[in-house]
Amino acid sequence: MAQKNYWLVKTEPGAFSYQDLEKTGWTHWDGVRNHQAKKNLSAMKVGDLVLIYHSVTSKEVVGVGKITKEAYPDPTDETKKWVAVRVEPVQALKQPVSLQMVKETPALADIALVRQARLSVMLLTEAAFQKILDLGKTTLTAAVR
DNA sequence: GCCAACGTTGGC
DNA sequence: GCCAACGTTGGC
Repeated sequence: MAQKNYWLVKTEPGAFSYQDLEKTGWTHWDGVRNHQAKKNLSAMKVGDLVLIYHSVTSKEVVGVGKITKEAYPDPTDETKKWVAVRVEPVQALKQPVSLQMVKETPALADIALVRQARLSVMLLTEAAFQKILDLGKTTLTAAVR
């Protein structure tokens, strides 16, 4: 397989949580209305891994998902300008990684989650992705890695 | 094309 | 509930 990319996406758990994703099995990752976030969505490839972050109420990374369909028109967007991707759950983190932990970790202090608080879809380096898994005491199975 | 006003997001 | 950051809108 081609080189994977690693992403982090935000969701408000009151609207749609990682647990909801596990229940439904997959979702359109839609509703993104920001050009930089759209650019990131458009760059996602099938097999890329995404960390799922709960904003507002819990402020922690809670799970890992994978992209199963690349960017297509956002079904919630009547103007057809915006895109969505299909995401399926991979596994929940054994221990959620709080925003505070991310900020207190030197290797992560510079990621977009911290630097650019309002961006909802961002690229992570493989090292940053792995570091968050480590903090979450989580190892991915070889099949998804 | 600049920039003030305003709206939204999201941390605190 | 407040406010900083930042994107968008609209007057000039």
